[in-house]
Amino acid sequence: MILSRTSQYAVQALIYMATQPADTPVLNKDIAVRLGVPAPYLTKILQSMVKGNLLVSFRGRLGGFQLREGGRDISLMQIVQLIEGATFADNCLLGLKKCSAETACPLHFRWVPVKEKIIKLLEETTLGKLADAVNTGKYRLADIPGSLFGALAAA
Amino acid sequence: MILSRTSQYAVQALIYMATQPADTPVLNKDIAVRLGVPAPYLTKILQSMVKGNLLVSFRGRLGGFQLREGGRDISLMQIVQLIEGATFADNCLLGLKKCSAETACPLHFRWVPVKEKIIKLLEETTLGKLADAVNTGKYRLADIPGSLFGALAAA
DNA sequence: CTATATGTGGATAATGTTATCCTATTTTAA
DNA sequence: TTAAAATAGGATAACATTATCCACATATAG
Repeated sequence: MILSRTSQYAVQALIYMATQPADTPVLNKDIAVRLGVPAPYLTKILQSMVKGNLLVSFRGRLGGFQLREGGRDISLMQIVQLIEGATFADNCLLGLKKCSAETACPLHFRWVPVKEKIIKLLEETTLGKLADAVNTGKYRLADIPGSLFGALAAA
Repeated sequence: MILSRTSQYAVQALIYMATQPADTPVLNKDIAVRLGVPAPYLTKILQSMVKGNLLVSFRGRLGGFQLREGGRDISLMQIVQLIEGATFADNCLLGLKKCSAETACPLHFRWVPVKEKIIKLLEETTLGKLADAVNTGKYRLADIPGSLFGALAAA
């Protein structure tokens, strides 16, 4: 598995938020229900994304979470690095702490070009692109059957 | 991280075994020392690979573990699937249980070609190729400094 | 001002992964 | 026959990740 469950939840949640009207906060509770993710756990994740400046939050009635200004341009890489750490991109397949062109594991030179593809994908894929895809109604964000095909699935 | 720690240990151990003479069993203890891996844990891993027919084991004095016949042709994919399960190759980036061309997550069609590269790498890379690489002395199998450059590092 | 609805933050629990330990059982050498 | 060296297998512990709960602060509507 490439991404931790936490990262998966984070990405799902942010894509979902990007499909919603940008001017009103989205409720943690709503996201949790739509994605079938445990609400209290999602809370923690969203809060860490507030600290990482990917989201802004509002307390009290009519509160909730919003993508930061220009949120559609947030890349998956930014989300994943926020959660898994900045070293996410330089992992060795065999788990060596030091693995570079100088001191390489025997897989290093085979792995590097593949890893670059992964990184490119994560860097080039933004919330905006994914939200647009979801809004076509052709994709689903969660295993919840029937729900979440398109942003207006609940309408 | 792509591979679990357990898979990483397994791959390291089997590569190491492939660098050793094929006609004498290798000791769990020796592998553990060479790789800096906890010996009792490695035992469990090697035993599961015996059950999966990647290794054969011999008890008692002069016992140990050996690659099965034709062990040099074992691919990383075989090792990883044995440990992480056969569904390893069809994971969804977002973690959806069902994610295919028919019911796809919004990342699916971006992810598939990248995933294919990963699978190709794991399938095409065999213990023989990796052992040969290690035997050139240019690569290391573990973080242990100085040791394990080449199969004869301890000589 | 009060009730309600929200996020905040800390503590705690449940689960899964990784690691250890102990007691067999098997095999060989002497 | 015995001692030593190895794997086998079950039980348990340590640790990290995932998940839950509760008391609190904040904001809005009425």
